Amino acid sequence: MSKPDLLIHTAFKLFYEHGIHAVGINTILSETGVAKKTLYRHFGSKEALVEAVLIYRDQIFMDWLTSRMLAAGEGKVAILALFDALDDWFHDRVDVLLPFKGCFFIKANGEFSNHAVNALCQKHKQNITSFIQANLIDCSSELSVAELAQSISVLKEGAISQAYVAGDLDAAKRAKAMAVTLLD
Amino acid sequence: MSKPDLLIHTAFKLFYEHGIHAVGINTILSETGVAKKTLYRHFGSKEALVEAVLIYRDQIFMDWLTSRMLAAGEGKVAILALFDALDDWFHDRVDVLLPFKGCFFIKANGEFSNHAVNALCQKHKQNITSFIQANLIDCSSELSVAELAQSISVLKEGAISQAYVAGDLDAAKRAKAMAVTLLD
DNA sequence: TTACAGGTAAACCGATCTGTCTACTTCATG
DNA sequence: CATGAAGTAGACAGATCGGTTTACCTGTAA
Repeated sequence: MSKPDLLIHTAFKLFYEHGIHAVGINTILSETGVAKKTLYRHFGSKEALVEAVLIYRDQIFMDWLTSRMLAAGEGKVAILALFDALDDWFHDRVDVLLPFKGCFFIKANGEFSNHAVNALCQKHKQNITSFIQANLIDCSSELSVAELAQSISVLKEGAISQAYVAGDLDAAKRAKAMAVTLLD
Repeated sequence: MSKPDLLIHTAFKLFYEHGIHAVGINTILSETGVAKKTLYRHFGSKEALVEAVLIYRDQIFMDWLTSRMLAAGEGKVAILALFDALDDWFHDRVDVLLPFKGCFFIKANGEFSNHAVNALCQKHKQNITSFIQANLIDCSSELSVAELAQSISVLKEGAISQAYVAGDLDAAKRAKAMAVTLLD
């Protein structure tokens, strides 16, 4: 693995577990064994590294989620596969996402205000909602697909928060059941 | 307002907006005009202040939410009032909660790991779910009231996150609609 | 009046933070 | 062989962090 990739991967792991402000540059350096000058050559600042980590996680998560949904099929089937995927995530059956510790973007968003980080987090959420919406175009419903996609997103966000903060690891199953009735 | 209350109130405002680790003790002191020694007489450490702030916010939030639900009535009516209350919160129509910046407990929980803060955040969420459950005891449903309360909690958590991170301020209305069908 | 609790102001401490700098090494490529 | 990019190691700088300490002030109650 290249030095930048190693730094991003390790930084994510530490940020995800302990929070961004709680993890210093020196911790990332000692964890990776990379020299400080190397880090600052590739990333001009800690903030630049944080943004790279957000982009990295967005790619990992979106690739995983979209492949899970596409593998299941189209339309309603794909939406239900989303909640099955979440259930696997909550129960640590998805190696590529690392052990479940909530949504990294919700956490990161909460540590900043009026910052580039917030924009990246919002964009990540919009990307997911857009993909959900794309899977709903041929779904029969009296609601507009845009609003339906946002309702599905509410269920998805609720499952993640409920699973993490309250420790309700079966939250995705509950969300799925509500999604079923919503899509009928 | 007493010095401890002033410190807690100001600390909450700053923590809520910028995050806990991002706000230093000195910022709270200069904002309040209180001497550092006074802060450390009442709170032995920053961590103690943080815990006091969490307890403070828990009381404010629970008092507001329970009064809104009790004022509406009992059973299903109270549950629907919960989502109307959230809608008011998201649109900054609730002075006592300060301008909406997401759920303080989700944010705080994300900044710590295996810490007293996490336990307090989880307890806050459990308190709300328990109160929801208490309003469901006479609700006709094939589901157990405990699981039904957790499903309602998923909708509530989802509305908050969706409103804050994605900026979907009407998320409470969507959650309410799903709650209606869930309770039928 | 005296004693004391609660408060301010500000210096101070050691630790840690992000970020820079110098000196040396390694290695691939022209 | 020479050159230059990419790397390590680690000292260093300046700021800020949480927290302690000293000196002084103020109001209240015995």
